[in-house]
Amino acid sequence: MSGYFGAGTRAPESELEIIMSDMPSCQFESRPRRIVIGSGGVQADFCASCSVRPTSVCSVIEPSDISRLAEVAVETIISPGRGFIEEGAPATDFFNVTSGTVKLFKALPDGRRQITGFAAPGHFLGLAVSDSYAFGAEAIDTVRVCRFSREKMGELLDDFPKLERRLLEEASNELVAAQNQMLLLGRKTARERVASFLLDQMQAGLLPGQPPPSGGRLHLPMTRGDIADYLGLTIETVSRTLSWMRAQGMIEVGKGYAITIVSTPKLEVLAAGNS
Amino acid sequence: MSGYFGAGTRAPESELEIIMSDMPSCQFESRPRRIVIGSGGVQADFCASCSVRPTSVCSVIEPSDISRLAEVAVETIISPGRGFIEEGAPATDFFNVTSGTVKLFKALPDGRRQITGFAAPGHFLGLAVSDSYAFGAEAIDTVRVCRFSREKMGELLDDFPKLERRLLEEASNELVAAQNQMLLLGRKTARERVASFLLDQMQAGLLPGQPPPSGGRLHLPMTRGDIADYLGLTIETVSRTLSWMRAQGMIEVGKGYAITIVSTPKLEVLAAGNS
DNA sequence: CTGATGGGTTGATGTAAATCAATGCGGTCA
DNA sequence: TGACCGCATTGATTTACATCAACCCATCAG
Repeated sequence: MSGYFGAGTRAPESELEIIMSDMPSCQFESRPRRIVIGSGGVQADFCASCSVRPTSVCSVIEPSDISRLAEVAVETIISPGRGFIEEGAPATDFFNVTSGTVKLFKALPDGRRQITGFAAPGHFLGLAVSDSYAFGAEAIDTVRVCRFSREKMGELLDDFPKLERRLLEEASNELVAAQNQMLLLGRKTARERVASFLLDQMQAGLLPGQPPPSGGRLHLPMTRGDIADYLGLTIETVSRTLSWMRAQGMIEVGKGYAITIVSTPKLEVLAAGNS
Repeated sequence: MSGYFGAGTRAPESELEIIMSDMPSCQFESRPRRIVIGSGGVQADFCASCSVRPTSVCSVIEPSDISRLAEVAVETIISPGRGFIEEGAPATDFFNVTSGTVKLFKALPDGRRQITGFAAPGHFLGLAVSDSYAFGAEAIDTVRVCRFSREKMGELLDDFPKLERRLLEEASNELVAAQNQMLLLGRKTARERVASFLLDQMQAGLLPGQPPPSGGRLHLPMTRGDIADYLGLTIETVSRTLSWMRAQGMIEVGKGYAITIVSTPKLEVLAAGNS
C-alpha cells in the first residue's frame, strides 16, 4: 500500500488544503479528495498567529525562528467523520491539531474497535518509531491540523533540541494517560468508567485553549458510540449509565451533546472506585 | 511523604546496593532495607561490561564517554516480591533493568490492581513528567537495576542529545504497546487476551538479551495472579483458559512457570480475534 | 409530505466471566 | 512430623454487562 500522503502528490507547503468527505460517514473507502486553496509561497505569520502554539509542542520554537516552522507546516482542514490516518499505513507525517477533536483508535479484523484517545487542539499526533501508523485517526467534528512530513520534522529536531525534549514530555504525558486508561479498562466497572470519563472531559476543558466550561457544563463532541468504544462498553450501557447518573442527581443530560455535571464530588467517589 | 530514595540518605554512587525483603510478600509496609556492598569510588568498566547496554538506552553513549555513565549509575539488587517504586511517591530516580523481571502497576483504593506492563532487562523505567510516579514497580524475581537520579539524568541529557532521542524512541515504543493493551483490555475476550499474552511473551523472549526460547518453550516468571492483573481477568479465568488451551492442543502447561506453545498458528488465529 | 437514516433511550433476555467454594500440592517453619 | 501458606486447578452459582429488539426524534433527500 502506498503512503497516505504520497510525496509525489503532495501539495506545495504552507498552502491550505482541505480534505473533503463525499459521504460524511464513510471511512477510507476512497482516498481523501484534496482541495488546495491558497496559492503557494510562505506566510511568515502563519505560525506566529497560531492559536494553539502556546500550548503545543511548537511553543518551544523561539519567535525569531517561527518562520522555520511555518516553512514545513501545511494546514489541513478535515471534515467530520473523515479519517486521515489509517492504522497500518506508512507513517509519512506528523500532525498537530489546531481546532476540533480527533478520535484515535485501533481495530480488530472483525470490526471491534477501541478508541485509545481523543485529541483536542494542541495535541501532537504520529509519535511512532515504526514506519507505519499503529493507530487510525478520524475527525469527529471539523478539524484543522498542521501537517509536518517526517523528513522535515527530522531536520527541525536536529536544529531545535528543545523540540525533542518537548516531544519526550508529550510522549510521557500520553504514557501516563494510557496507564490510567488501562486501569479503567481492566479493573473499573461501567459506572466508574463513565464517571472517570466525565471528570476527565471536565478537566480537559479547563486546560488552556478551548472555551472554559462554566457551571459544570460540558459539550462532548463525540457520539455515545465513540464513548462506548473509548470506555470498552456498548452504546446501551453508556446510555443506561448516563440515565442512572441523571436519576441519582449527579448529572443533567441535555439535548444533543450537552451534559452538565451537577455533583462533582459524587462522580469523584464513583470514579475512585466505590461501585 | 518523603522521597523513596531521599537525597540525604543516598548511598555513594557506583556502589552496589541491595534492597532486601524481610518478608517476601509484603509490599511497602516498611522502607526497603539497604545494604551497601562495594566501598565507593568509580569503576570505569562498570557500564562497559554491562550485559544489557547494547539493547538499552545506554547504547547511544559512545564507548569513550562510558565513564560518564558509570559515574551517575548505581546498581541495585532487589529481592523477589519487593516494591521499589511506589505509585504517587515523589519521582526522584530513573531505572534501567539489567536482569530479572519487574511488574509495573496501578491500583484503586480498594485494592483492585492493573498491571500495566512487565519490564525485562534493557527496559527503562520512570518516564513521567510529573514529579511523582504514576505507577508502582515491584520485582517479580531477583532484579538488578541501574539507578540514575533525576538530577544527574538531566545533566546527561544536556550532554548527550542522542540519549534524548533514544528516550523518545523508548517512550514511543511503550506508547504503541499501551495502545495494543488498551485494545486487548477494552475489546478482546478472555481467550483472545491469554492468546495475545502468550504470543507477546514469546516475542519478547526472541529479542536480544535473555535466553532465546527454543521449541516454543516459555518460562513465565509471573504468577497467575500477575497474569490476571495484566489481562484484566481473574486468576480462575486465566487458569481455566490455559486448561482449555491445553485441551485444544494449543499449549502444554508444565510444572511451575513453564508453558510450551505447541501451535503458534492456532494461538494467532485466537489472538487476532476469532473467538 | 414521506420514507430513509443516524443517533439515542429503554426493556427483555442471554452469557462470559466473576464470585464463591472445595481440593491438591509443594514449600517452610516450628 | 504436622500445621500452615501461597499458588494453582476445577466445579457450582451469580451477575454485570452484552445482545436483541422496539421505539422516539432529528435531519435530509426526493
